[in-house]
Amino acid sequence: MGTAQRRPPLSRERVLAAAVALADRDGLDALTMRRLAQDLEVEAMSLYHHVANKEALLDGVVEVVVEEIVAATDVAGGPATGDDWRAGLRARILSAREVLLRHPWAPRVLETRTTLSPAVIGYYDGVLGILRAGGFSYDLAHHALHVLGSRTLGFVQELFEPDDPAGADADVTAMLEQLGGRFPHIVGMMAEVAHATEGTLGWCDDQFEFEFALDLILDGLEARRVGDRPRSDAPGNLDDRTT
Amino acid sequence: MGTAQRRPPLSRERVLAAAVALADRDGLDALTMRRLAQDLEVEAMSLYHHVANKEALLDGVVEVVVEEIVAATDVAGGPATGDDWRAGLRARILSAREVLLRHPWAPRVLETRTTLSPAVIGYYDGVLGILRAGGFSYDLAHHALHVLGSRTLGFVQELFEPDDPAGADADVTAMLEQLGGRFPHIVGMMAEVAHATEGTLGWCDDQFEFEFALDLILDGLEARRVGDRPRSDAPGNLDDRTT
DNA sequence: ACCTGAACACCGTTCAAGT
DNA sequence: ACCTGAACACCGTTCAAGT
Repeated sequence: MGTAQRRPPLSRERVLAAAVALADRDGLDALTMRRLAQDLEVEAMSLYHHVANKEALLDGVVEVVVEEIVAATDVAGGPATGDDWRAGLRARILSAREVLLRHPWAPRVLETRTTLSPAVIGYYDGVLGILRAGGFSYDLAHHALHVLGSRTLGFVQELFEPDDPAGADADVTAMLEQLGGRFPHIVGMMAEVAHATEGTLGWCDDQFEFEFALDLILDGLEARRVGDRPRSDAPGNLDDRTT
Repeated sequence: MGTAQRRPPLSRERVLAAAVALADRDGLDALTMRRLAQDLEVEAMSLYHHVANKEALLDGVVEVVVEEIVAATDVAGGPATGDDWRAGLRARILSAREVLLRHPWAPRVLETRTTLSPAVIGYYDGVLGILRAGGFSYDLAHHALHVLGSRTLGFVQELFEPDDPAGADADVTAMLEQLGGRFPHIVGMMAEVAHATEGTLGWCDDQFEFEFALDLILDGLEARRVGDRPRSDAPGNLDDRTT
């Protein structure tokens, strides 16, 4: 029973969910306080009772997406992946990537955050756990996070990602032909690579390139892990070092 | 001689140079058409005679920065680096990085461009040239560009780069203590790594991490280059492949 | 407690008008 | 040809007022 209210009361959760849906549907530029309010059939100023301001809204939106990633990666990798750090980390990162492909605007928001949300800290703690279980020192694990960079969360910053791949193709092709011999190597590469990947959309198979890079990095980390000093859980002996 | 005019006539070059200077001085958010005009002692609408709109302004600003990178890398790497692709590429990328450290806002603008500027294409053509001279196939060189990602231009997208390192340190420390045992690996890592890097500002030595990652990637590329098929300049034999 | 309307300070940009 | 002032459509946000 209960009377069917057409507009349930606003809440932080409802605001954030609507914000994610709006960005998914119309893109990040469409995510303004005013349009978000419109979607929720409310005045813009009502939103300020649930989020402090737009930055806080974006912080919340990141939380929602990262929680989705955590949920997906817990299924994929399991909480503890035992000794096979490489397979465990690989699976976790690739499943994070699947989530982010559903929210293509999310990386751009992620990059602009200035404070770490607990969800993100928790995610990185899990990644560190996998590395530690695999025998990495904290020092090497720390470097590993830097090398992986945004790949840890399943994305890389694609320089000049075209809005529409087909159009960009035409653009680039026209530009290259026009510019003749000025860029011989680019022209050569495109002639060869475009031919080889005939059938896929655009010049690059993004999923293939992502995994190629990920595997190259994991190989490099494995090589350095082998030379790494054994796992030390006792912080005491650190004091022996001279500053 | 010549009368000293206080306000030289506007030009695209003067507009772009002022835009770079404004962003360097006051940050990217301060780079608005109105404030840029103010710096140039002109009305905002005058700018539209020299750049089509704000997107075109940002395109131009990227051009200026990339040209600065090209000038720096030509000195550092030389136009042709011969056989030692690894040292040549490494020097080029590190000198690109030096330029970008002077324009910390530039990566964020670079990322939002949707069209490739000739300056960027030219830069990548040079990088490809180094790889080709080092014996890379176009196919592997293409993968190499993807693996290097934004590192090619001297930067990586730092997730959650704090505005002021010291403040962020305090924030994180307080947060971790407050959250107690919830993130054991993060806490462990920070205890160990912070101790080891005592004396540097913040948790990470960014330059060290950049070079660590770069070298790991270059190692991986070298290993794959050795197994790569020899350089083929004849596109004819590609036709032998089945799609 | 939660929501609203009017208002403010700021954007990018158009347009007709000035020199 | 180059620059300008007023205006428009949009932001995020404050504030006093409503229920």
